[in-house]
Amino acid sequence: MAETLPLLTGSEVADWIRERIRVGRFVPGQRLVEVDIIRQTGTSRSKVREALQRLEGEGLVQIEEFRGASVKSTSLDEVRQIYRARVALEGICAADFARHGSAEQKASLRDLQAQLDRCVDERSPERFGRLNLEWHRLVVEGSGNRTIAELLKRLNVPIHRLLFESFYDEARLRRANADHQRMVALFLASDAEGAEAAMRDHIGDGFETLSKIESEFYR
Amino acid sequence: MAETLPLLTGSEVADWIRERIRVGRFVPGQRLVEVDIIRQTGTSRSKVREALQRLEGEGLVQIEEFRGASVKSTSLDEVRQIYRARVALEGICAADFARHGSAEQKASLRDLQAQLDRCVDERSPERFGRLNLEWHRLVVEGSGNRTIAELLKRLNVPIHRLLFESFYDEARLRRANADHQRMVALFLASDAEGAEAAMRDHIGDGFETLSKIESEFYR
DNA sequence: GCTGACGATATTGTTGACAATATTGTTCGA
DNA sequence: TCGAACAATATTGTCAACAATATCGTCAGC
Repeated sequence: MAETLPLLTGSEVADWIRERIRVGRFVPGQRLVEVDIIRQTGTSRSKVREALQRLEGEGLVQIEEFRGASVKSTSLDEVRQIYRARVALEGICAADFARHGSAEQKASLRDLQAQLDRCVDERSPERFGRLNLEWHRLVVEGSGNRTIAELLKRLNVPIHRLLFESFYDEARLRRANADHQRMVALFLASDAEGAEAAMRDHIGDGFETLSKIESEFYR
Repeated sequence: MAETLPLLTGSEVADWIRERIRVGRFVPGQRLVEVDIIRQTGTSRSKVREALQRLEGEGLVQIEEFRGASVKSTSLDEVRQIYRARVALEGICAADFARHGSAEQKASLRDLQAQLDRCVDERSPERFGRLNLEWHRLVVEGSGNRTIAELLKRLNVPIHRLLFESFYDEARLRRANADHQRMVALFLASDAEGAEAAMRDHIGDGFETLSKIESEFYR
């Protein structure tokens, strides 16, 4: 259980905390006491404080004077806003990927799609969720826009667990996979407008599904 | 000249530095020496360090070990990426504003447009630039998406000065104002698709103009 | 004059102690 | 039993001293 790795820089501590928030080990509202993090990471207090300030700058935690840092909780309305931003940003990335993506990038997306297709038959939503993240990451990377890639990485942290939950609904999983298949074809055909429209529908549909899920996630 | 206001919290120091970067008082590449900022703000060193770490989290400055913080410079390609993100995000905001914006918000945008029209006749590009910022801010605010508003606020900091430069070209200024007029009409008519398309063209055109400007801005 | 080594200075990184505040626990009276 | 005042503890905020590193200037040797 002793996972006290000797972490070094403050930004690595921030990575450590961010990852634990992402996977749900630190839940919204939970207080992040400096001493606890020092014990678990083995770093010094200044590093931990530096990390927490960074994370507040990213909007992941909130810091109240003399009360310290806590994981910022995400309301349903904020999730909606995040999805609206995703619709816009990933839509543009889809168009740019269709236009300027290299043949190699499009080929590896097609290969990944084949793996996703197998997940559907094998009914493994957990694995589908992981590959789904990778699928979207490939499109964004293929668009060649690292600025947008960074924005999306941050936007996705608070909704990371939600992204998996929706795929336990098999109908949603099959619908998402059909979207992916159609988009891969559009990318290969370099149909930018079609790809963008399909991506926007796809992500919009994702939020529709999520907003119907009963979840203790929202505060 | 002694503007050494007694600033208090670390995040206020971050605001102070960010504003100076935004208006070009701190230029890209410039080193931000802790002692200098202490002298100019009157705060302590820990506050300054906290502020710099926050700003690195926002991507505005870069910190190298034992070499300190410096204002991150922005390449032309990064500007292109920022504009691509703006096209996506402000486009969505335009659509949402047209759909869900209140009558009051649309009316105040119309009033602001009247002021912009006067700027065109009076040939005051500086004032046009300021009102232009306000115009775009109103649309984003009217969309009701604070998450996107935050993203855009950060995206705009590195290109703040550029936003003014393009309006010294009168043809561009007149074209931009015509775009604004057309969009105001579309907002008032609640034409979401039209407003989004117009906003995307408008911002895309803005980048086209910028990329032609000879500028010492890029590194 | 040029180059590399060396030392002086400037700047940043780290640590620990102390102050300020919040949180929790306890006691006492009604 | 309940609640208010107070004390004890825990936690965070601040600061200053010290260590580590980079930068700059100097000088010897060629």
